[in-house]
Amino acid sequence: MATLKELAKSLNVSISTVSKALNDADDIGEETKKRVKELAATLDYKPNKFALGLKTKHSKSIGVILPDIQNPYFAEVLYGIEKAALDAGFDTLICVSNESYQQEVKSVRMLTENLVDGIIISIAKETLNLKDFQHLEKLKSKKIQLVQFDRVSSNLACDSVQIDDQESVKNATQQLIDTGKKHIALISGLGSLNVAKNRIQGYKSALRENGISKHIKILEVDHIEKTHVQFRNFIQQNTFDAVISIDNKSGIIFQNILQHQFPERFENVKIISFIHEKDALLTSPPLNYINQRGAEIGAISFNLLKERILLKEDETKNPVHEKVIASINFQ
Amino acid sequence: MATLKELAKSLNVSISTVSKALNDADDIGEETKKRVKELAATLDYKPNKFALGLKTKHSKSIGVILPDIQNPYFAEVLYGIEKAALDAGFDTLICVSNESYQQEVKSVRMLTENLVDGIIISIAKETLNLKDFQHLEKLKSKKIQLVQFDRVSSNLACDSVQIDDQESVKNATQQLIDTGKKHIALISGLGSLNVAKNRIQGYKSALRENGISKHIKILEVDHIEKTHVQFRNFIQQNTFDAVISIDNKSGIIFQNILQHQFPERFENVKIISFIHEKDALLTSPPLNYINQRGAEIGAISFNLLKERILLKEDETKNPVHEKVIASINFQ
DNA sequence: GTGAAAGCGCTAACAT
DNA sequence: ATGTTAGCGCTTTCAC
Repeated sequence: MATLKELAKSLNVSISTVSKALNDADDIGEETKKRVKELAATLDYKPNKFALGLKTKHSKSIGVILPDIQNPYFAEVLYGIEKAALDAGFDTLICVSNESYQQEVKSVRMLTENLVDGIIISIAKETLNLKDFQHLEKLKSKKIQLVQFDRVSSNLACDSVQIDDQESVKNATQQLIDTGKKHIALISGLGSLNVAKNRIQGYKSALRENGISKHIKILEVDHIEKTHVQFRNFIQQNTFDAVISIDNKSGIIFQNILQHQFPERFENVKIISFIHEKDALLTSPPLNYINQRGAEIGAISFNLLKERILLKEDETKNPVHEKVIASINFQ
Repeated sequence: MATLKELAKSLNVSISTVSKALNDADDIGEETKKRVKELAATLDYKPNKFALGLKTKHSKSIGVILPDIQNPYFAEVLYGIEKAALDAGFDTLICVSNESYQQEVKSVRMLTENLVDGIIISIAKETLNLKDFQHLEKLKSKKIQLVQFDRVSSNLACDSVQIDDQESVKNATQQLIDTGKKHIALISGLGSLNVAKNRIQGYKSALRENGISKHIKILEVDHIEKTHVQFRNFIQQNTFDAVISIDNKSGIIFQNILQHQFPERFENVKIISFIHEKDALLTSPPLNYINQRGAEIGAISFNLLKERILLKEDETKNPVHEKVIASINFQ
């Protein structure tokens, strides 16, 4: 790897001249700049990240902490973040908490030791339950910027990006009602996450606004693995003409069971599910799905983070809370 | 962040004493070591990565390039790598090539600029088609170690880890035959990947060894999105009592179509699929699946890489090719 | 057993 | 317009 020293030697100038020329300092002659840049290009000079970081205290890198990389939604957000980061010249370090508090704490420490300029996080379920955010609060004193997305704690004074879950599900429900559906059931495998609360809220308020709140029917499944029996019982014991699944699995399973075990009822039931576009094709016919716009959320998150990182020491800015409304794709 | 300088000042010793004490150099007194380590612990001293890297030329980090993070298999391999790496004190930089050659080249450059000690890669489809591996060959001259897994090019002289696809599918097929199945069809959405060739080879040789090679029946689907019609036609036009899906989607779709549109035939057909454990539960009844042991493959890959990284300048070692045989989980 | 000093590659304040 | 110098935090050789 070429260094400034080597470039300087080849060109018979000093190291600082080379450095300044490459950084377009305006006290260097045009001619010199040109010569330096040309040589740098041919030798494929790249500044040494370690030297740069040591000097500037900035790594030009960010960390991302995801609860679950196997969830296609998070994978898509990650994609959005990485793309935006790469365009802006930032590297991305990725950590997976696997929904574990301990793992999340470790990830934060690892990223801190790597001197990332900022962190984008979607908080682990366990952390949200424990309500212990010290590891994240400490970041402020270390001047590491923080942006939350999706799973957000309001205890943290930082920018956040979220689907407007309530509004999105309200919209979806309204669209079902508009097509004549009246008995709309909701199924959730999300437990007590805020996400779940908001989505359920949206469902309820749509029914309420249409004067059919007596039809509210909610099925909570705990272990997605033991769902099959629960669903069969639910189908036997209830009437419904539409179903909204607010997690990323139950809709698929529900459709399969209904379709296979209750084919006569399947035809009249419209199912909408919070799944990824790609997974919508795992069933036949494909599921209607709620587009969670992961890539956009990722891009927005990164841009908020970048703004904070580039903010001067003395500037301030109040926390921003972005809300994105999901759209429904009827197949 | 505490530095050696600060520790030295507090303890009234020199910086080099502190450094040596923390590194357990044997020319430092036990008493001094103890004092230094204690203070370091209470101040939560962590060596500055930039300074360390600048000095030692080692980043204690590795890069991972995956073709597709949304594929649960790759996500699982990643999990195995990260865990092993973390245990060994290495950081992991993750890149996604999205099956694109250009993106892969960019990822390699990014990782190189970050001075990773080694790279673990599963090569993008496009790169394999183009057969252009220059970006990977260059790594050797930069002393960046390389390990390939899963999608492997034999043109590259480096360690590799793979499922023994042929043997695994041969095993699976044999197990179907052992339960009395004779008309076993194979469906593939993998195109011309080597993986596909080997898996098909295993299928064929099992049938051949059992003297039923006349029953070889292979369906190739190109765009997984347009599969539904192809499958219906195939089911109508062929007889079979078992199906092996060698990719991670078609088995699910196939079972759904067979089950829903041809219920009378479904009962007699055994389906085995190359899917992830978690996805096996997306159908009801759950699919039989071939356990690809992603986490193990990840761990093995990292350990091979680590050995290379820790190899002294003058030591050499011939490339190792690890083969892992998949197991079949009948539900 | 401990310390002083050089140097990794870079930037930036300060000469010239 | 260009060069000199100090220093970021660390390791390591050499001297005491």
